[in-house]
Amino acid sequence: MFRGVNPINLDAKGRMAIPARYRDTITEYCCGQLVATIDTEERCLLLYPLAEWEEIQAKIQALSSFNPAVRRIQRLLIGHATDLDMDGNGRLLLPAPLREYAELSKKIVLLGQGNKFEIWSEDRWLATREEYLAEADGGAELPEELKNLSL
Amino acid sequence: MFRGVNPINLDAKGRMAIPARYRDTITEYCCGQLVATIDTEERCLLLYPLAEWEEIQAKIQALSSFNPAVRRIQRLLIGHATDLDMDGNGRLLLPAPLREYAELSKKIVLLGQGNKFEIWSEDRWLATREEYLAEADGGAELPEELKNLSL
DNA sequence: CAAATTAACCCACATTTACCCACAATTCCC
DNA sequence: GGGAATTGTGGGTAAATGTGGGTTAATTTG
Repeated sequence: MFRGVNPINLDAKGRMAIPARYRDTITEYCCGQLVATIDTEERCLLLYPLAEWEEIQAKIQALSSFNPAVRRIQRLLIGHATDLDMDGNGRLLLPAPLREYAELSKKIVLLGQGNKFEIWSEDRWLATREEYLAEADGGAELPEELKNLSL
Repeated sequence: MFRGVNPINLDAKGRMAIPARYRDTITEYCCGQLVATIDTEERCLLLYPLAEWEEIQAKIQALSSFNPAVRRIQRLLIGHATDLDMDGNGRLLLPAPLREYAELSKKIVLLGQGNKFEIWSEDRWLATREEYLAEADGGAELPEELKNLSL
């Protein structure tokens, strides 16, 4: 599915052009209908094809709303989820509240992550990446499957 | 599969010519479709035939994204993985973000590594090789399998 | 209800990329 | 050593992409 880094500029209206290489896939898979929400761990956005999102939302909703942690996730994820669709030029208008959450100004980065994308401000992405690179792959906290993965 | 060291020059557009001896193999095995990503330990790139990469991506994606170590690997590896295909002259255009990561300017080295290639800047490769050679083969930290390996 | 602001849609231009062709250099073979 | 074929290199051009803005429709606010 989706992968790769894409440096993108937001225009004055807060629109981002989806790189052309993803457009056909997005059009076929979900008729250009996407859902954006926030990442609860990092100050970045998540961008799902509509069908993918609906599966995830169904799973989240199925959880017990008496558990505070569940309630938190429900409010954050479902509460911020916004339907978006590509305009005739293959662009998305990112709503102001989401842009503010992720501190997106002009230079942003679109990161392919398999079934979804992540949207970062360029500065924040580069800083986070440096942190990740500085962390050694200390095998201690890695799951068993990952320790045995041969690249 | 792939082996050997190949000094290559990038041209002004950031393209690298795949040495002719690999071209037929690459064409047959994956129709010239390759995937480049970063190495998380060293400032170099990894270059996989498409099919090889997809197996790896599937394994990484299957892991829980609530584990921070997993999330880190997903962002670094899948996030940087970029589809490339050979042009009519057997060349690959390496995207700017990947070239910057590995500090590739003109002189680079393509290293055959079995199921994949590694791409290094020449300077960095020579320096790293010197470090490797300087390290004594103190057998202490070698895994059992390696101690019993007969060359 | 009117006015103003925001969002959606469309068109046009500038830039970049991908593709192609031609030449230079090297290697291989005779 | 000379010639031919293959490989490496460079760049030009057409097409596709990114970018900006203008106009109309819709929604909100006073």
